[in-house]
Amino acid sequence: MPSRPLNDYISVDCVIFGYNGQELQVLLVDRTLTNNSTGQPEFTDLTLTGNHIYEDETIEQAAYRVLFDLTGLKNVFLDQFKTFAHPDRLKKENDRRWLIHDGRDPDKRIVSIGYFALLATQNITLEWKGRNVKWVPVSEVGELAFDHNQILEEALIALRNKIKQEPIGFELLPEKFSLTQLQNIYEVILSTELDKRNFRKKIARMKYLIPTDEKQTGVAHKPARLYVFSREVYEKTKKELFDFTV
Amino acid sequence: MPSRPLNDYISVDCVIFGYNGQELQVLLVDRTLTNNSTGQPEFTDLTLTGNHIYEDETIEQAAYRVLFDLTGLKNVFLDQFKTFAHPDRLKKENDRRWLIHDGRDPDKRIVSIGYFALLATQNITLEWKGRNVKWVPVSEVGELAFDHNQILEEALIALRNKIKQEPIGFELLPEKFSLTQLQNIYEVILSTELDKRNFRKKIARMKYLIPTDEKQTGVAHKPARLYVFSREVYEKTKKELFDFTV
DNA sequence: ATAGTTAGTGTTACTTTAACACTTAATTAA
DNA sequence: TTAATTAAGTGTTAAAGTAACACTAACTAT
Repeated sequence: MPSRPLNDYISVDCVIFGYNGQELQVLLVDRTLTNNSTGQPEFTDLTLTGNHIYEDETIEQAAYRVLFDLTGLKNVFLDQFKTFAHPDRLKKENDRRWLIHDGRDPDKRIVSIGYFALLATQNITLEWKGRNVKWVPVSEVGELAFDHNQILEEALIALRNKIKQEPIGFELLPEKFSLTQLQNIYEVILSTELDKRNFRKKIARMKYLIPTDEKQTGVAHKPARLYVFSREVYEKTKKELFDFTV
Repeated sequence: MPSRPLNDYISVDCVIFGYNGQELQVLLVDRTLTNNSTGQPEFTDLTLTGNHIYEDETIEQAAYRVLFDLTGLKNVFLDQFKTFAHPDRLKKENDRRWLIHDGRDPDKRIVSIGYFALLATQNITLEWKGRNVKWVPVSEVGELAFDHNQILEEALIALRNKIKQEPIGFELLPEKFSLTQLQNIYEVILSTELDKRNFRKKIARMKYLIPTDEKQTGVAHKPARLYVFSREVYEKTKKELFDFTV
């Protein structure tokens, strides 16, 4: 089990994206302080989730640990997208928000290795005891502490690039999902609208989306057929795509 | 100017790719030790180029500094592709190669932030005084020190992904280049063969490759027309490509 | 029963891709 | 000077993919 931090200066930050069937969300830690005498919040303060890397684990293991501690999930899509440094941290020494993180000296939190994770938010119960975490729609995220707005922005760029290249949309959905749900994922992430018939024709060419015999239940309209993603078929058929941009 | 290292544990490693008109190369540092009594090399040892991050610079500035110190070039294509850690470094304490790097304690060199750079190797004179650096064809790279084989492998993957999405091939060529040279870049990096006519038709659609009035000289065949890349036109026309993989 | 809602399905014009061979313009060798 | 050598440069066609477009089917709620 993890013991000592590898290094006080290095952490992983996880941009945990969730999808509730409507919109893309991100999991944030609320570090709002309440003034002891007035009972009013002294200031509100939100951050991404993150932690140190322990000396007996890889960076990736640290990122999975952060995820597991929060969600209890182990098989989550995770992608390292960029590493950030804060050489200008000294300029911020009067910014109170840099001084309370974890009670540690924030000056030491210099390098953060950014991961983004994808998960379906239904039937997830958040588990980080002693922390106040919540889902916030990406479109409604306000000012975050540290440079976390920048990290979130870069995570979104990485997510958009990734989804254009690999079929990762289903990672935001339950195991069985409808094609309309999948289409909505692409529309939300790429901020575009897609034609339903063309989308389904494209899917039909991909062999790794397998129709099941199940249908939606309890919906007040024609129930959609449910599909599953077959990683096995995907790995077999993904054969390098050699098209390129000159 | 850079002064103290930000942190002994963190470095940037630059995978510097070069193209000589024939094959893709990578710049390596030769740390071969010569035995004082016999005059024979005690062992050979190659690494990627890298250095610490200084406390008054960003990660990216550190990477540019490494590049500038070696090549004297400032406007080089540079892309941060992945960050690596070595939690298993203790297992390697009997491996001599981990003990001589820079004369520093190699145990401290734990996290390296990987960048890859692209440049044309003709008329580059290597400038890192006191270091023995050389170009090695990527296909002929043998065993490297530390985990540098892994870093190189990941850099190649990142380069292949990048060139499929953005026109960066010209970064490996002189300012003026022929279409055949550009095609060769794609063939070498993607390990494939491309049809000359189809390649040129694809280019014709892209407006940012501008023909000049100049031609090759001194070649024993029909001289090729030379082209330049227009970043200005590229930025105007790159408009999000919304095609995606389901 | 009917109103409301989302699922599911085909055709066509256009664009892109893939496969394929000969002529041109320079240098070098005879 | 002529011929040999080498890489540059160019067009057509069939197949596949993309984009644009509208109606019927199946379920729930009232």
